[in-house]
Amino acid sequence: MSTSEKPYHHGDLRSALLDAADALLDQGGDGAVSLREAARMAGVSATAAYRHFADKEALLAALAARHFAEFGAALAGKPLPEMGPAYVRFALARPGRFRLMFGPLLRRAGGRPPLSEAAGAAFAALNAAAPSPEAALRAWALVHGLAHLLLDGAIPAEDPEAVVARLLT
Amino acid sequence: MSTSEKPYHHGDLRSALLDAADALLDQGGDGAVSLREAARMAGVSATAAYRHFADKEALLAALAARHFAEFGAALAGKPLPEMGPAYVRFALARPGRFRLMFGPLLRRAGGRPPLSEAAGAAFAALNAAAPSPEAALRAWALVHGLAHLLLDGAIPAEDPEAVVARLLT
DNA sequence: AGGGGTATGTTGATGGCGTCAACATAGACG
DNA sequence: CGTCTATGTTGACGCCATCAACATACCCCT
Repeated sequence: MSTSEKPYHHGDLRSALLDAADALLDQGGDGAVSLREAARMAGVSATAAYRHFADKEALLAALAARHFAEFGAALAGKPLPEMGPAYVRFALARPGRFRLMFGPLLRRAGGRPPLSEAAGAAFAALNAAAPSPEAALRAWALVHGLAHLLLDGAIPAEDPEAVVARLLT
Repeated sequence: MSTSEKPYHHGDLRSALLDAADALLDQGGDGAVSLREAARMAGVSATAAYRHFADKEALLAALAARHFAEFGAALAGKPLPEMGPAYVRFALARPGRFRLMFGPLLRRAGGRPPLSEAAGAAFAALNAAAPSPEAALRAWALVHGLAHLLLDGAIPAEDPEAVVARLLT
């Protein structure tokens, strides 16, 4: 109940497609998302998505924007010391979402308002809680890098939580 | 001149394919690499690659391993304070390689020797130069995160080098 | 109330991709 | 010199993203 109220035929194809793509993303990772499969799940024809998104990338960008909004809200509610672990925990729990949100899309959709604004808002939460912009950036980089390294298996960690606790002072 | 000396028909299809895939990777990013296109560039038929690689992922893993070897060697030659900036500079200069090397592949090819060993060797260089394992990990995460954030445009930086210099003390 | 216009969805096609099975060939090695 | 195996080719299958042409259902205006 945010952008589109009551579309014509389906009910709300736009968000149904986003939901389907999201399920694919969470289950099979980034490459497992296909327009055709999402359409199949939503019960519509293969090309129906083109009435709501210019192309596959536009769908993914909308999905990323949606997740950035959630993510930013979740972070904003927490005190500073909990932000880092929460960030890493999110990345490990939802690798697909994390990789989509902070991926090549972000740069390519740079000019576009929905995605870049949502991402900016999420970072604003961190910036507000840190003592200085420089400290915020440093903390962000540390946490973001840790998330990626754990996610990609670059750090052979038996217990990721332990690593996080040890490194994030 | 490492694994295969003088193959039968082509000359050295295996490395020709790796070179072609590398060119595609550097030019068009991760998704622009296709077995068929690489084969086309090497002047062979579409399915010739399957005599040298089990599937596309195996080719990419071999490519990543090759780059990890180079990367590790380049890092090992530098004194500690230069490692961070060199790391970030590499990521920004070769986004495709960087994303391939530290991507889902690393985790999926976990058991396989060539890739995971090459990656471990690269990290060993850092570990050797740092005062403690914990410090090494922290520095790695900071630098890795910074590289990713700059690469993905999450940090709207006019001059990435300046950001790097300011954050890496 | 009725009729045109537009937003929404479908069908069919095109070209690209990864991958498999069957076939061809060339170099190694007896 | 002949056979065996590594290498490469052809043809096919199913999947994908995307386009053009067509169909339909809802909205709004008269």
